[in-house]
Parts: sequence; C-alpha cells; structure tokens
Amino acid sequence: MAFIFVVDDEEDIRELLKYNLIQDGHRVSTFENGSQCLKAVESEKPDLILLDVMMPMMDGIEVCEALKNNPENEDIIICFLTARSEDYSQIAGLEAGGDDYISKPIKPKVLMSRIHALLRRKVKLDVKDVISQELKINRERYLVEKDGMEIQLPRKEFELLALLASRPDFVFKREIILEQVWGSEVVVGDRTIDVHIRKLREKIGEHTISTVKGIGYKFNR
Amino acid sequence: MAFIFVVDDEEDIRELLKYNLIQDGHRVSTFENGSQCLKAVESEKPDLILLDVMMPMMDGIEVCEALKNNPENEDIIICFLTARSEDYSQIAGLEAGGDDYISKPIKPKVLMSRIHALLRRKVKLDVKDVISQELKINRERYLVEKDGMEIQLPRKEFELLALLASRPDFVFKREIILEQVWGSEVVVGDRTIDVHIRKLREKIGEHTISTVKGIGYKFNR
DNA sequence: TTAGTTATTTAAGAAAAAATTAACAATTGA
DNA sequence: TCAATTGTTAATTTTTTCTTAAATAACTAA
Repeated sequence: MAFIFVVDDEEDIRELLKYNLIQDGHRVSTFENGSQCLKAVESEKPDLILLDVMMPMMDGIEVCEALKNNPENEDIIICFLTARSEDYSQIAGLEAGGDDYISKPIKPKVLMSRIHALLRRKVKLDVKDVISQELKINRERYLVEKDGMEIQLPRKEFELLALLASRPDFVFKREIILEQVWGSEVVVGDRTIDVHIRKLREKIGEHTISTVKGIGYKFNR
Repeated sequence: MAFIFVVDDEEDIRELLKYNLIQDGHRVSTFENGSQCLKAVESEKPDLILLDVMMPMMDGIEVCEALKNNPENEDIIICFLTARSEDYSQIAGLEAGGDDYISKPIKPKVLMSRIHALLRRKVKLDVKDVISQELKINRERYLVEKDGMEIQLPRKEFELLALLASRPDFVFKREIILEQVWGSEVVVGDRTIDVHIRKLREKIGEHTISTVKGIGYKFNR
C-alpha cells in the first residue's frame, strides 16, 4: 500500500510501529538515527516518514529540514513523533516542513487513522512508468501503450488512469478521485468522473477498469 | 547530469554539498584542499568546481588561477564559496576566472538554482550534435541540417529545438521550456512558445514536434 | 418484484488550450 | 543611424477537451 520509514532511537518503538504498519499492509524500513534515514532516502524514496523528534545526534527537525531542502523530497510526508511532555506549540510552529505529529505514548488505532489520512492526501503517484500486463503508462511521454500501440490520452483521462493504475485492485472512492485528479478547490459533479471512465474504457478496454457500486472505481491488475 | 568537484576544508560543508548535488542527479567528488583537487583535475575534468575561498595552505583563488593557467581547463566552471563576512568586491574583482560565487551559509535551494544556471550555460557548449533521423543539430555551429540542407535558425528557435531534441519523445511542460530557454527571471507569455514552435515547424517540418494539449510539446524521434 | 439508488450512455454546449495572423518592439549588423 | 532580422504580444480563430444534462440501464435491498 505505501512505503514507510520509521526513525526512532528506541527499538521498542520501532518494532511497535513496524508491526502495526505491516499489519496494515505497508512496506516498512526502520532506522535508529537520522543519518541512516537520509542515506536510505537517496536510494529509495518512501511515501511517508515517521520521525522521532527527540533523538541523540541529529534530532527529527534537523532530519526534516535536510530532507525538505531537496525539492526531490517534497512529496515525502513527514510525521513527527513527540513525547507528550514536549511543547506542542513548538512542534506546530516549526516550519521545517512536517505534515503532522503524533504524540507518545502511541495508540496504534490513532496512529493508523492518522497515517491513512496522511496517505490519502498523497497518493501522488511516482513518476516511474506503471506497468500492468499488456498496458504501459508512461508519465514522461504522457502516453499509454496498449498491446504495443501508443495511445494519446487527454489530460484528465490520463491523470485518472494514472491514478487508478497507481494501485491496481485498490478501489478509489469518488471523492478521492475528485480530490486527486481535479483538486480540492474545483467543484465538479460526480457524473464527470463517469464520463471520463467511459472514455477510458472505450480507449483502453472495457475490462481494465471496474466499477464498485456505491464506492468508486478500480484498475484491474 | 554533471560531474562536480567540491573543495572545502570543512567536512560538514563537503557533505552538505555532496548530499544535495547527488540528490540532484550529479556525480560528485570532494577534496579537502586545493592540491588534491588540482591533482584530480589532471586525470578527469569536472564540469564544475565548487571552491571554498578561505582554506589553509592554498586558498581558492590560487587554485582557480592554477587551473585557468592551463587552457585545457578553460571549460571548467568555477564557483566560489565565500563567507558572508568576506568582502564581496574583492571576490567580484578577482579576475582569476571564476564564474560565480555563493556566500555561506549555504542554502541548498539557492545553491541548486545557481548550479542549474551555471550548468545551463555550459551544457550548451559541450553537448555534442544531437542526431535524430534525417535531422542533425549542431550546437557549436548553431545550425540544423535537414536532409543534408543546412538551416540557420535564430537563437531562441534553435535553443527551443535543441531542448526538445535533447530528449526525444519526452514531453516538456511549458513551464520547463520557459525556464530552460528563457530563464527563470524573464517573464514571457505562453503564446510566445507557440509562435516559436510554429516557426520551427515551418522550417524543419510539421511532424517533428508534436503538441500534447494541456501539457506541452515534444520532439518526435 | 419493485421502489429506490447508483451507474452508464449519449449528445450537446461550455470552457480551455493552442494555432494563426498580424502588428509592434527589440536587437543586430552594416 | 537605418534597415533587416529576430523576438514578443495581442487579437482572433480553430481545435480539443471537459462538463453537464437527461434518458436509460443496472444493481440493491426490502
């Protein structure tokens, strides 16, 4: 579902978080300090980093700043882990680029609902070509390859397809689709999605996208 | 993207720069003093050197002079790193052959945009002729060869073509085109791109460049 | 089965984006 | 400096894409 880094100097916390996150279907890497994490980010970018604020050597805020200084990392969601005793206003006020914070002691249910909320905002597909059976999506070239044939899709159709294909089999709710493809400000009706779905199905095959009534649509693997 | 040397006596600075440059896709070698750097230049020439001015033993200006004494190194871009307290006029006045300077403390974003600007100047010089089917682009001579016929293109048209042709099939967004061909400071309208595209198509053929509505343009392989 | 809800389909019109044209400004070079 | 070339803008037209509306079909649950 998502690729998540956990950075905390205490092993217990790392294990707790890892266990819960994996249960929830995510891929997880843990690090016991900031520099390990930064190094790892160079080779593979996670979707989200859970970052302890209080750590020896390099604190979470520094790690966050180091990350956010690089535009390539702007898509990574940072969520701080703070001890309850720490000053919230301080955390909230730091403009280091964090997206949220969760205070310890960590309640797994709270953690998970926060993570879900954060990931929902993201979903911004990575730039790599998503490949799925006889269908290839090339984000750089803005085109779709179906059985070797190149198909040019209009912008919205392309983005819609790219979104759905970013997580095959995952059902995207209509609201999420609107949020991701149209953006939160723009207000368009639900029918608009249908029409685009229809055009997509015409172009890339009826079976590739299926409807989940009452919920939304999904891309079939 | 480019091969960059970093010369600074402080390890922290070296690491910071290296980290950011690598993130940006460059190949980086670091040196803690001038003579190490000079020796390395003999075996492989970098595209750009980030050179601290204040260093024990041999300062950055001496290094620069030593480099520029050898005509073989004239293509290497030198960018000085200076402490804020140092006298700018002194730096600016030194005719040692530096191309730019960045003052400490270094803000990675500033650094990167400078580096981009410097490299943009360079890339134009040393990228060899891009060849694509019956079309050859000669960056040194600023002309295009179409079916053996030489076509002289105006500067902007040439740069636009050269940019698109540097990555055939890749869709360049309008904003990127503006950034690369016109530069980030200059503000020109989107229609300007259209007009240049049109002139290009007239001269080198309609099919060579295609439009991706809502996104930008691409050069067809 | 049937009412109620939700999705599909179609066609048409609105909106957005790009192409085109022509005129004007800036630059260059003689 | 003047003429020619190059670059930019503005206005208009054309094309493409997006959205809506309305009728129909499909599904769901009582």
